[in-house]
Amino acid sequence: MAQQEEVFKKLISHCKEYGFVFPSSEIYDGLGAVYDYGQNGVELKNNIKKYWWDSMTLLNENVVGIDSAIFMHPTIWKASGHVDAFNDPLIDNKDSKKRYRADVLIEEQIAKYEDKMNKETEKAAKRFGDAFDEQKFRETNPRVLENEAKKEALHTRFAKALNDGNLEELRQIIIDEEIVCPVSGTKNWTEVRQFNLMFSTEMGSTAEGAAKIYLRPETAQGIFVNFLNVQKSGRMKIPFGIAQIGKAFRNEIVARQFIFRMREFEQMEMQFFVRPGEELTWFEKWKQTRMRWHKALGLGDKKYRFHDHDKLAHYANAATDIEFEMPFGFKEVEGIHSRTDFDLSSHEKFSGKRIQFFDPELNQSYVPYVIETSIGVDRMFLSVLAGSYFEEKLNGGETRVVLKIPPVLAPVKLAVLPLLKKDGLPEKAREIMDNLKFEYHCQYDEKDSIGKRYRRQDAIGTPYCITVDHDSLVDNQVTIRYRDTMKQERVPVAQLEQIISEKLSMKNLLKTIQ
RNA sequence: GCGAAAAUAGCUCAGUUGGUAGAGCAUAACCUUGCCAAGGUUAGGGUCGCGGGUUCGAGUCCCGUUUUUCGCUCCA
Repeated sequence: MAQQEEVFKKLISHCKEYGFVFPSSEIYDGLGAVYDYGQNGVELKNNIKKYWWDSMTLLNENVVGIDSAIFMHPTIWKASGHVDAFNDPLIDNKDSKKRYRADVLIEEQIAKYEDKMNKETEKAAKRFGDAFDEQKFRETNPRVLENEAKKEALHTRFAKALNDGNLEELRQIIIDEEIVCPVSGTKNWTEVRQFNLMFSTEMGSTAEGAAKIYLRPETAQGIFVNFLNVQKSGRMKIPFGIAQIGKAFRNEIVARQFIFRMREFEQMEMQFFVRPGEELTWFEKWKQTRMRWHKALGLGDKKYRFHDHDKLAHYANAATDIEFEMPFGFKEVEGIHSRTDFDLSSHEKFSGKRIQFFDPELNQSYVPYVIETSIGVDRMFLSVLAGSYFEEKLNGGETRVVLKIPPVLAPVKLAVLPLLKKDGLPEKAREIMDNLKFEYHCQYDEKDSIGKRYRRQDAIGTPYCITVDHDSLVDNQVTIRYRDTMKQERVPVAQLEQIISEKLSMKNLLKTIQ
């Protein structure tokens, strides 16, 4: 583990040193958990987005894209549940320094009363054997009744406090119930504090007239509120999907692990609308499709796994994560959720608009069910880099650092290198590059020894280096040097474009996952 | 937010009991070599994270603060 942490640190340094990721506002000491993408990072990120976008919108004729605004009507976040669910009341124990969710502590206390009642009942059942009347026992036994009353009273008080958002009352409940910290065993609690995970700002020019609006904490709602627009204008029939790539914002209490959890991040989400009752079949289908998409990149099948959720979110009836083996363990990269009709129904309620689909085959209207595939672009970016980063011992004894990024995703596709910067080699190299630069991101480099230039390209993951030597001027052939194997191949300049295009073809990659 | 550790050049780090900053790599220029980072000459780059305090004098000691990493916690 310690060794893996070292690798992670090196990866972070590498990202900065080679223009992939910079800390935000670095010359002003940085801004917590916000990062900027550099000249190579933005290319890799754009390529990841293109791979996803094409796999969604080209391979599926019933999936279309949109790009909705970050600002949305504030009621949307009430309908989605974010205003309630993104507000966690937290309390700290001063002795153990542990932090807990106040509502969870109280719920556990409620469960304790429940436990006591059950234990009392079990004991009695053993004692009385077959003659035991459980219902009657529960209704008459004083100890059961006492706990029942306590449970009910607590539950009522708790629900009211939650509903009123009364944080002091939550704390008072914890004190009155004599709830202790499981670690320190003490009742030395801090105040209960509310952490709103949504960023808010004001819309409107005057201070009095300004309305509080939120920066979206997920892109999905932009899709749901446009369901009718897309369905009608695109003449879409169930089943169909809407895809979107965009920024989302969460005011995380603890945002850490480099770009894995940021306050400003980018999502690639696709909401797939299906008939009620068919959602679990589609859930399974998208689960497999999404895993194929990941594995097609060739970073290693063993680095991926599913993680099915036991505890489901308030809207879901099935959920799984696709996890990738990061240097700090298997971590969620993508979530696939069966969101039922929660979102569309909720928007029906809050907006007062009918959000349904008339299914001509069934001859009836219904609120569609939704399968969501939601992937973090930044996490995907991190997984690609983590899976590509290698330190290889070479024969000479030295180490080369190489990013074996899948060629389709590589920020720079080709480096064109004259062996010498004289004798007309630079001119020949420029000529070759001028022919390829319209289609591929190329770099020209004539400084330092050829070996040094290869290493520089290895460090940013350039899959192919094209070297022009003296013979090239005579026979019109160049050397292709491959990043992963370091092998070289002599090819005619005239065939270069075709050879390269075959290797860098998005089409060929997409074909493998169809 | 709590606890621990760290912060000196783009990177990795040195800097003695307090006496006004160095190295290697990297970058740029010129020369040399020419297929896997290793030659020569030269140059640029640091108010030592920031702000106070102690002191004749602070990179070094003390306090505060910011950022990062790790643990707790949280994670739609």
